[in-house]
Amino acid sequence: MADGPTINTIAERAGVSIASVSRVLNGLPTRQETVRKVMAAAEELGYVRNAVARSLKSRRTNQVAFAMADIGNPVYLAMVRQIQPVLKAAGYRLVLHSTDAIAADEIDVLHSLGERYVDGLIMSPLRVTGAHLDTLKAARAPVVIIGQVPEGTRVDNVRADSRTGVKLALDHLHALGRRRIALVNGPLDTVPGAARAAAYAEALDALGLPYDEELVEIGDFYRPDGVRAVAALLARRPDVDALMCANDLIALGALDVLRASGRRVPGDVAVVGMDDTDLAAASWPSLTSVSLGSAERGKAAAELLLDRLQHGEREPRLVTVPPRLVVRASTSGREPALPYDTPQEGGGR
Amino acid sequence: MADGPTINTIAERAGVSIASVSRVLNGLPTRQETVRKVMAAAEELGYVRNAVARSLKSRRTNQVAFAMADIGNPVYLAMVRQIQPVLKAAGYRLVLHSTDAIAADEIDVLHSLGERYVDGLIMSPLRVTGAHLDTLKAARAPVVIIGQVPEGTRVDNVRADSRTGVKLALDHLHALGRRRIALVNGPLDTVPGAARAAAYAEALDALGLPYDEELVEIGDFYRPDGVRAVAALLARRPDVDALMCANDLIALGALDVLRASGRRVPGDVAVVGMDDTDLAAASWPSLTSVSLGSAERGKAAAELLLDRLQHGEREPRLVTVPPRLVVRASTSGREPALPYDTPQEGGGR
DNA sequence: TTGTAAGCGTTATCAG
DNA sequence: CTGATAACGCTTACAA
Repeated sequence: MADGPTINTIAERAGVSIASVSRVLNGLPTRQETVRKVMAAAEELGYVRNAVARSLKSRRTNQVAFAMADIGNPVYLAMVRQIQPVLKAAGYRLVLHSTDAIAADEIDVLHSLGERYVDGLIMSPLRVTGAHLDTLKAARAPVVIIGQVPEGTRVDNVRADSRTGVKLALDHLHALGRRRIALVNGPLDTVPGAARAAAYAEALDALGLPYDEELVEIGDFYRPDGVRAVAALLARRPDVDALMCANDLIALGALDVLRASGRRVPGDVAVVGMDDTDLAAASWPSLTSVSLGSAERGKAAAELLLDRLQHGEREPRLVTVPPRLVVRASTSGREPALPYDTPQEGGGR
Repeated sequence: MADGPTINTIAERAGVSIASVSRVLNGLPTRQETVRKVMAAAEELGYVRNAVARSLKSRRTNQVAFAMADIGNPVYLAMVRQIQPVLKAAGYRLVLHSTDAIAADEIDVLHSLGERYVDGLIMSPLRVTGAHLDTLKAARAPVVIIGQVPEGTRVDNVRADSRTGVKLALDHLHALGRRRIALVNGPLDTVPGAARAAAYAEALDALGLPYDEELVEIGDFYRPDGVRAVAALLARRPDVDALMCANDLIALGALDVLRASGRRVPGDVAVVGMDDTDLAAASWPSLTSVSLGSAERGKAAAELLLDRLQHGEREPRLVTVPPRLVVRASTSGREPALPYDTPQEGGGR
């Protein structure tokens, strides 16, 4: 772990100036003989370019940050999995920030762009406050936001379409003959919670079904919350015949309760999850789920940022990723044949 | 995105030298009046310290890298989830590398430490070759290896104990009265694959059970491989009464096949997975699994690295994390009561 | 083609 | 207490 050699060390050793060393190292036109000497010296010394000094001069770090609420969340994980290879291919490193959905932390990250330790940022905030927008406007590096932002916000933006997603699910359930379709939602003061509530009402309306307050239950976005919410729902409306759950974890909790109450899925109650995480394919019965394209959103965000990094100023872009309904046994009653093609779920060595 | 202010900008504005600005910014003894002027100027200009210039001078980046095969793998994910907060609390940023288990990529990462863009590295290689060890020896920054390394390798090291882990599982199955316990393993040329094969033989021996080649099946570490392997196993030995699977994904595949073949779990065949990922709690029946402490290993690695970063040279340390058997329905037949306490599985908003 | 020297934004030394 | 000034390691005019 001795101090590494610098271009000075090489210059001495090769008997040339540091400028020549730099030129050779950067492939600029140089006399053959000099190239040879420099390369030899670099080789012998095990020289490696100092990225920090380079960055100071070039004003580029070749690093990009991704800030999300929690890396343990399968949705963000799916994003990271796509973002990483795109950046890597373009020669960028990925710096990860986990903000625990704390607004102050998110704003900190935006602010810290001023430190110039990254060339750009991809951020997926759970709520977007005025403070977010102010800091965003003053951000010292390009930012891509994944998620809803107020109309007119001048920023590259990637969105899911949970409105259409919920509609896909409700249409599917309706086509299966379900008429008492409940919504098991997360908190309404989050962007996704609010979006799903609105979409549910809208989709019901389009189907000509009445909106019934008793069929809506709200908890948090985790499995035990799903258990509680669905237990309450069943007590209130034992005749419910379908559950639209705001994410897969809630849906897993729903499956638990339905099983415990002796109901068959989908015979008595059909269940749809959301996000189409790995858990949906792992559960039994396997879970029909609305994919909001987390992977695609991650990829799109990375590409948007790279484009901005390469082309500088341009009009902000909006990419909306279409949702997709992945039908599995919790609504169709049919498990996939064996041996099936599971999508790569990530290894487990 | 205009060029940010530097200490020069502030110095001009405040009518002092850059040295004074630096002193104020670093809290060194300075006259009150000067402090005031500098702070005011910094405030007005929205000054933020340039991390790159700082690093060049201080020779510290406050960044640490974590290199793993694939962030999508739940095992590495569990590590990242622990590593991140430990580093964050100590003021370090996390740079993520995904090497796809390609040795050349891993060696690249080790080599790139010479670029000095991070202060240290945590690495979890799937196989450790001679080239790894050579590069490791010459590494220009502290490294912590998660996983087995040859005896005598002078490096901070964190290990799982899959030997004991397999033994825990087999003892459990034996206590339940199972006597024809199969091993569904991954490739033998990986470190975990080899370790599990050896541990299986050893544990059988300790129990006084014969080693039966027909009860061992090898595939890869994914769910479809589990499906294939267990189908072959059942065809050969329909009397098998327990499956020790080398990871949870394989075990999920096993559950699929058993279900399709009309066997009850655990009535006819008990199943144990390994790694205790989120999927184990999500499956039905829920999966008994051997936790190899991925989370703890991640945490230990981060702490080891931080200690080395703070205290410099010292003897390399070895931390071995004990395994833990998490008993669920696939062996006990009992699902947890509702509403249960699920460990935080990561959200899903 | 090559070397000298300036500068990227900080920190730190050393006189005043 | 403060201000010049020299690094940190690299890139890049500009001159030779």
